[in-house]
Amino acid sequence: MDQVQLFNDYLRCKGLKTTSQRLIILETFLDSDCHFSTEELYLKLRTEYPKIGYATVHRTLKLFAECGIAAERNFGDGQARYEPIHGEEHHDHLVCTECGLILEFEEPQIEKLQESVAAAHNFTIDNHRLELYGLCASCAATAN
Amino acid sequence: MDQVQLFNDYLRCKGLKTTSQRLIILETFLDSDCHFSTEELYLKLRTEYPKIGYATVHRTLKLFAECGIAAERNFGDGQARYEPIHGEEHHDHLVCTECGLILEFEEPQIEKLQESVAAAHNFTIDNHRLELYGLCASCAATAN
DNA sequence: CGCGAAATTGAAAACGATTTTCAGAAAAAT
DNA sequence: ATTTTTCTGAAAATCGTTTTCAATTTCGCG
Ligand SMILES: [Zn+2]
Ligand SMILES: [Zn+2]
Ligand SMILES: [Zn+2]
Ligand SMILES: [Zn+2]
Repeated sequence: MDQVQLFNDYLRCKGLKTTSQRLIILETFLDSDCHFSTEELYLKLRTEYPKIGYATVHRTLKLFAECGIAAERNFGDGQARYEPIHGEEHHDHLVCTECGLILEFEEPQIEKLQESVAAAHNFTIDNHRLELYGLCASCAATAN
Repeated sequence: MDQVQLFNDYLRCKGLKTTSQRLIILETFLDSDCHFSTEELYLKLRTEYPKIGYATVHRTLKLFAECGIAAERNFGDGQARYEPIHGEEHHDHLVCTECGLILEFEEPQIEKLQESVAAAHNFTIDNHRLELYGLCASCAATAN
């Protein structure tokens, strides 16, 4: 299903309202498919829509996460990030600690091993986070 | 090597001073081997040593992390946690989102797969975090 | 020992990201 | 159109963390 449709349905079923701000934020968020902090998205929006406030961006991103349009991430730089979920598979992240580059990966074998670890401890897993921090190829080259 | 010795050596080589507060905090930290937030350790210390301030606990935990006596963790509850490293192997965590129980595990196969993922993307890994969130056995039983 | 330079301490203030408040504006229901 | 409800944006509040600063403590040196 279309993301905008999905969002509108969510708003309706929760008794919330469709507003121009929410649609603008959604569009901008989906358009540039990356790992936005609230601040970053706010700044990007501000160039074209200076009237939209920070608080609205924040509240709207939370809404996206709530209705499954976005995933909240935290890469340890002290600010939450949100990325669009286009119905794709789950993925984990490689993060360059030098330049901030974020790569995504999927490793089914790791996912499977996580399950068996959880089972061995009688845990029921709801979700997990796996992040590999280090240097990307170009930062490693520059660093010598 | 003894942890206290290691700490004293670190202080000396950095031109820092050995103080009663630092030794008390270290002892308390090592004694109860768990994943302390600054607040938790501060409160625990306060019962026996009401004079020790929060800032000192905070600064001392940072020191521990610096010299390799402690590892800083973050389990997504909005506050940093520190756990003693007794020279053991690296481990990852299972976190119960209901009761806060934290279990530790090691899975060499996962570690190995992480390496190969990084290699495939030309990343050099410095460190990583893997946390599995869900319900522990007893919380799962209670929840029905 | 005691002195003095240098580091440490604790209370309070500053900080930065996030969240809430509130009065006016906008959207949906009637 | 009127009423009700939600939303918005600016500003304030919050929360964990970090810094400031004057008073205290440590420690090398005479
Ligand atoms: Zn995964
Ligand atoms: Zn991603
Ligand atoms: Zn690991
Ligand atoms: Zn641990």
